[in-house]
Amino acid sequence: MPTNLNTHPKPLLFGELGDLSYAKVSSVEFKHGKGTQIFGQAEPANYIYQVIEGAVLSHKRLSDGRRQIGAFHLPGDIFGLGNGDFHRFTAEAIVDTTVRLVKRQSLERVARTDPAMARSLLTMTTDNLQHVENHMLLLGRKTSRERVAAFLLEMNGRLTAAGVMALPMSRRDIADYLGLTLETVSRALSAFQRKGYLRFLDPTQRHIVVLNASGLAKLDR
Amino acid sequence: MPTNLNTHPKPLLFGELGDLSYAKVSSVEFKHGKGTQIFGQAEPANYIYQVIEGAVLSHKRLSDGRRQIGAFHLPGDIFGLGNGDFHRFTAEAIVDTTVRLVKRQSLERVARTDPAMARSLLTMTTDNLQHVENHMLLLGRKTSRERVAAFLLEMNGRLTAAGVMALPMSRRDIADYLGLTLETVSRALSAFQRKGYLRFLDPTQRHIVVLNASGLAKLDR
DNA sequence: CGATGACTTGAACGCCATCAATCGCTGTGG
DNA sequence: CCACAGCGATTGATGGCGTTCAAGTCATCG
Repeated sequence: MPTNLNTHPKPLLFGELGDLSYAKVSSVEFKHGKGTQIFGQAEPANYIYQVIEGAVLSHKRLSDGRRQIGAFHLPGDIFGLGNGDFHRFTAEAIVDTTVRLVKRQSLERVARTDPAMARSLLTMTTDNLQHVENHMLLLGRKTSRERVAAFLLEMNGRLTAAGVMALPMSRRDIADYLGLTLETVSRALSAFQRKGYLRFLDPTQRHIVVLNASGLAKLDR
Repeated sequence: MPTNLNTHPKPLLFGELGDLSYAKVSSVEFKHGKGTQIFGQAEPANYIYQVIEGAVLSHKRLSDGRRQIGAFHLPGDIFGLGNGDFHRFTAEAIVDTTVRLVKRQSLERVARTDPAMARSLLTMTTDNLQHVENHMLLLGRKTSRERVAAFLLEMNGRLTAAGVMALPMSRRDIADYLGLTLETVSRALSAFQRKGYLRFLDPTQRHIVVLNASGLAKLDR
């Protein structure tokens, strides 16, 4: 549901593709409203995306609705990559989000002759793989407290500004990322607050200050 | 613990690298005894590997010993790839195994100038990623029966000969792959046998005939 | 205000883990 | 050749962690 659009004549993927900003690929910006789908599982993968502002989640579903979120994408992150011809996840905007998109074909065209681009695509895919591998250990073997602690540490590093972590996602989203229920996530967060590991700043409980990161790290490992 | 070795002057990665067998990379074969380590987590990743004969598992551990197996590698499979400079898994031979190994640097050297090699590395990494992403859904959201059914279907496709699936790995290995305990795996297998979905052929219970694959598929989804 | 949605908290349940006993096969040594 | 130790697997009994069901609070928005 693009609501706005803004073409750029030149180079423009940041982050991992920053080094390649000279590359002859063009990009377009789109805005997606909160809760809207950016692409669906099994759809043709014509573009790859970069979050400019906002937040995105990628998930898979079982036929009865159970959901597993594979990753949260925050500003600077690239997603929709490493797909073959079809997306293997569904991507949704968690909040109003601006993404930049690049035609997959144009990247591949460049990569066919430019080993630096090919290398960059490989690096991004490998980073992706690394994250997912670590998440597999979490999902397969960690306890609920360990999972929530790991989540907090991950997000604390990724979206803390001025000491405050402003979570864009709901408890349900967190739960579906961690392979838990939202109640279990809520209980773990409350327990951490009681232990003095963190503090909620607002009544909606999405602004958190981590007071004892090493305590959380010990709970994780 | 290489016990034998056999150099090849020419090309030699099969499977995904089959197309590139002309590439100027040399390979060496090693044998690893059952249960021995091929490489360890956080070791420098000097080689990538291909299973010639036998079976290998890749795993991560938590500090207290809990283990998550990320993949089983069967003949033809390539592993130890997509690492940066260090391995992110420990790899062990499940049974006596012959692997072919290729210097990572030599592949990267070729990839720097040969986009086909770069593309091939990317394809292998992406295939890897796809497997791990599906496994994440299994670990995060499937029930024990669904997990074991999915495992049987995966292995049935990969290592069945003459209708018989000969599992090289123990119940504990299966459990650590599926995020369960060995007892739960054993109970699920027994239940499937009672339902007539499969049959054990030998007293060690590692030779299995799947009698009703679609029944298992329904249990999975 | 009343409705709705996000979050927390409590109570009870259930799936899977844990603990434990047993069986069968393998290999080893007396 | 047999006794026995060791390992892998199955099966049973019990328990606990996380889920499920449910109630209640608070904020937002019509």
